[in-house]
Amino acid sequence: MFEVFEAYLRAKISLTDEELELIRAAATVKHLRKWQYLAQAGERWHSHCFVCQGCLRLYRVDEKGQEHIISFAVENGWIGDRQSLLSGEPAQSNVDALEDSTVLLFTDESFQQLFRRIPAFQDMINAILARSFNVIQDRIHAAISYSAEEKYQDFLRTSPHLANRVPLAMIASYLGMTAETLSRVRKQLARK
Amino acid sequence: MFEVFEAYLRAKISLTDEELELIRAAATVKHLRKWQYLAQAGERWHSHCFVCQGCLRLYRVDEKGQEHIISFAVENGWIGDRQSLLSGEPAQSNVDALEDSTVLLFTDESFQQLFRRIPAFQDMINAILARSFNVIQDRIHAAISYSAEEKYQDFLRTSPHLANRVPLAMIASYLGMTAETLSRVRKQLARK
DNA sequence: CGATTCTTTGAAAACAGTCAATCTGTGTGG
DNA sequence: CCACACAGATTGACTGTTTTCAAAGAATCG
Repeated sequence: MFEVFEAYLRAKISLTDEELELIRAAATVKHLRKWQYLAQAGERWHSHCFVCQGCLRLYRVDEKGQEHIISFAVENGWIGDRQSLLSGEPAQSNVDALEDSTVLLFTDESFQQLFRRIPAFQDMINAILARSFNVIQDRIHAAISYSAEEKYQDFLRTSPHLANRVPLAMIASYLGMTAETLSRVRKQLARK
Repeated sequence: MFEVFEAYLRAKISLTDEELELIRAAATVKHLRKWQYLAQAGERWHSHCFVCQGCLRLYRVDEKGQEHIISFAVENGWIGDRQSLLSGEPAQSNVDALEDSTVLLFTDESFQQLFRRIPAFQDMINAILARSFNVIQDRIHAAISYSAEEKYQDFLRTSPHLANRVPLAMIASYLGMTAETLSRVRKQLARK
């Protein structure tokens, strides 16, 4: 399964065989079954997680017991509770698998070591962080600016690969509306 | 005005006088009057901007001409269109001053140079980026999970310094509701 | 003081949420 | 192979929240 990450790396930076080995040695492969937690709220989160295969979600549960999905990650995506990673505080979020999945885990320490030895790797990670910063900023814009219908259209535009892969109720949660509302929005759009 | 940034730096990392001079040399001080643009949608954005004094906002204007505020920045904050900075594409957002303000501008090139010469500076910036990533993630959670009243309470909790500094209509825009709704929410809360 | 901007209020309309029932498709066990 | 159970999706009626539009009241600045 490391090959997926290798291909991902090679597409972004050039590495010597030796450097690639360092990275491989730092990675832990983990298989997750559908619904299996990778992390639960209350625990500490120490890792960087790359998705080789499958689909995961990051979500929080509010006082009323409702789940709110912060983000999805599929193949070639990253996911995890940065908050907990950075602060050392227990995570507020849960991460679990929506399909049988395979992920690569890197402890934060091993990441820091890799950074020191392979500057290009650090540059890559920084670029990824910066890019995801933009994505998340677009998401805020969508959340505060759009109606339910517009939100769904924006979702279809930005995440077409998720629309038929993730249950409707979860997309609704991700967009901040109820499943019923999303179902009606969809019907509306189909009519057009 | 550089003193504000100097104090900010010294609180976070230790620097030699020489290093501090490098940073000072890279900075451009800019004074902005109330309502003055620092950046407009359509232009390219090349800089990193630190606020020494005053208050700025980052916002987008939608097709209907409505403004949606993505973020505020006051003293010791950073602001700018990362999207444009990173991609080189024209900015989708505007930045302007809500009060007479003073900011420090650093071109991205000079930032990269500083990174090479002062690793601690790069670490600091990376830490800031990571932290703001968390802030923005909390904001998403609030935007998709809370009712109008809850959003405002969350805002009071996370940004008490802004509540009496920024006009109500702008807070409403930031929270994704109309000024009328926020006014009513406030009245509701006052009653309690 | 007058002009302008910001905020509040009211009434009606649009929108989204809730609850309960039904429908659909999938997979399981008899 | 069928019947059944189950989860996910849809629909309807109703309720509650938020927006819209218009007007009136504060507050601020020259």
